Amino acid sequence: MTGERAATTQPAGAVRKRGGDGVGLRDVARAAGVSTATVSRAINAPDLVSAALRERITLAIDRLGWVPDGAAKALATRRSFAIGAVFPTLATGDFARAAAAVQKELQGFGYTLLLACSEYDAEQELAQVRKFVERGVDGLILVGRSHHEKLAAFLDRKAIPYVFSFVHDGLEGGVCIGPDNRKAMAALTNYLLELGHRTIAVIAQSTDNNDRARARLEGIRDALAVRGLAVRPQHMVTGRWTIEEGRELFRRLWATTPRPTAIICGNAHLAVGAIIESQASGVAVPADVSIVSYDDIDIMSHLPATVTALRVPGEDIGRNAARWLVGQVEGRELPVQFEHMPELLARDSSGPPRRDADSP
Amino acid sequence: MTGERAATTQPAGAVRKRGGDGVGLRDVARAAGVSTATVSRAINAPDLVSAALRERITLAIDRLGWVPDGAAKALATRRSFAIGAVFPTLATGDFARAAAAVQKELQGFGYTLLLACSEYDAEQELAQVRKFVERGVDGLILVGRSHHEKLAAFLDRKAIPYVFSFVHDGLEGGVCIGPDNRKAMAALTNYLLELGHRTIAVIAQSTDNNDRARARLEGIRDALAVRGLAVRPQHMVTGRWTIEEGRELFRRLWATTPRPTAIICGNAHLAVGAIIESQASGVAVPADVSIVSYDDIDIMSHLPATVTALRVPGEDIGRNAARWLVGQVEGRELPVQFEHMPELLARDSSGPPRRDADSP
DNA sequence: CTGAAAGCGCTTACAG
DNA sequence: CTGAAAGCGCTTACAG
Repeated sequence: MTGERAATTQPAGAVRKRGGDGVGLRDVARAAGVSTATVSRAINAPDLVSAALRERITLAIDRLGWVPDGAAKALATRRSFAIGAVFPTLATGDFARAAAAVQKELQGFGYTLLLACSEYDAEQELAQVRKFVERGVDGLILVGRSHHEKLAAFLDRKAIPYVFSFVHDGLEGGVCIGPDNRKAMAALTNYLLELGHRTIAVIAQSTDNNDRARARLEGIRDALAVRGLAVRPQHMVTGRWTIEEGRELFRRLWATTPRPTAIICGNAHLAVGAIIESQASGVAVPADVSIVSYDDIDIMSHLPATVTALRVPGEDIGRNAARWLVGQVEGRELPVQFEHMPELLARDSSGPPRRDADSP
Repeated sequence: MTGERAATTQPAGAVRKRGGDGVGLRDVARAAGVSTATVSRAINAPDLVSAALRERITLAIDRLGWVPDGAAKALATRRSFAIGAVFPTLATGDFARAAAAVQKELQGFGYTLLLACSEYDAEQELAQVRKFVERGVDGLILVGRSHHEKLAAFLDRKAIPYVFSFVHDGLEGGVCIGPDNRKAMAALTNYLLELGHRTIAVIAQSTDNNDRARARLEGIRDALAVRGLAVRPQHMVTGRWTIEEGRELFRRLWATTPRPTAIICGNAHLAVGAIIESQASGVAVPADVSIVSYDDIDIMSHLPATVTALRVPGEDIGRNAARWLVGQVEGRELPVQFEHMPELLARDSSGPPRRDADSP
């Protein structure tokens, strides 16, 4: 370390006013005996610089330990190579994994990720987006389709590309990358219907500021309506995303009449809670009741009754959203998958209803 | 939306060369009939501007929809109000929660979070830190104490403050905010020793590029050595962080002679795997074997045998790390807690060893 | 292939 | 309290 520091050849008094080691492009140019323009070119367009100068410049950069100033670069080029992402939360594994995938993909393209969590609050999301725009992000990744009413207009005016992730409806107005929540949930519901279930309950995720959760409920209604069925009021309960809530809501559902023969859970934690509570209450799954989940997490494959779930490919979604955005920013044609149909993983927790149960 | 767009009073031809709506500080100044200096002051030091002008300026800003240019601001002030954080991964809940807490705390101070995942790779981490420095971050949050050998020298030379999170040893060289991993794990081991265990096995987390995992193993050795004990070679197995691995490693341990009476797991997922496999194998917990975990996750309170665990306060750690950094950057004295002793949550999965078991 | 110079959009002593 | 002007550290036509 001491050696490292001593190796920095730096004329006394060269220290600039504020922070850092004060090594600038100018110092590199001087050390290499060229103009700043040439140094700039040697980095950004090496082809335009003769091999000899290029080498001298590279050497000077190494010797001085110059780190380019991103702010100056951004100001001069009007490009930041930064992308902002606002997730509702990182407390659920899917968004955390998506965030990591976004960062990784962006890094591959030379971009940096700015991250914020809106906590499902549209006002806060708007404020965070504004901040990101102030920071000069080249693009934005948002989750879901419904946002503050001013959001789209603001971004459009600023001409900043953005993408809605974790959704894919057929609607106009905005690029979506993710599952068709409604269609996916309809498919999961149909799966239960085909098993013979007719009395289906729902442990829904709160739809507050969550258009995806809303779409999923519609998907359930769609599939049921085709057969002239619907979820009874007492069979529709709502939680957020803790195991504890899943347990409590299962208990509540199990106390209803008629008893449901199947329960659809709006997210993984609610489903895990429901499964665990069923076990704890001596309710046999799937003999007494089938339990299925929107979204799949690790533990689901390891519970005594493994959980039938729709696997939402969060990493793929994150990766594709990042790639699409880079394509937009750079005017490139990058291959992007827009719709990500969740895979239905049929496991232990679902089966046909009891013979006697479903003829109430 | 259309209304919104139409409301933007913008003289034709005023559009600037590249991107956005081209509204700059200059336009605001012109519209308000003041100099750019006054507009700047009205925002950054309102006290210096007369009420009358302040109002005219605020109005002009609203009307034009001006968004300040962060790059220009950063260039002029040499401050970015951005903090970089490099986590090993976001796949584990603790880091994800910490990241969210960091972002939230920073936001309260007006800072933005730049995020990257190093995937436990020191080279990659260094590259990510360099990128962050190029972007002009005002400070950096890293995880653990051991990093690329060039990292500290680089940051010191650039005079960028940084903090090591999720660690707190007594050593010199760097500010640490987190648990003392060694001490914490020694405490967990002592807890088992006091219950009477003498044949203790370890499902360790890989120590590749992970000084915290290393410290934890030392903590176990410390506590055992005090009683002249040690972990037998066949009782020391290593995984990463999946439930699957935890299950397999439990099986492997259970096949050893002598059988351990207690198992310490290096992270939550390994512990959940071990618990689940014990159940699946008909091994009674804690009657046949006690299982304890470093780190606590939601599911642990809900498994048939709830899991005794050390609760690492990831959110507190993230919040304090962020606050300390802001204090450094702004030369403020913010209250910061450096050591975060994990809480030992004694639950079902630990108890005294069987009478007959521990006299091999 | 290279350099001199203007400019990116802000902030901030300095002078009044 | 306010303005004219220099400067932050880069990039990029333009001219040679």
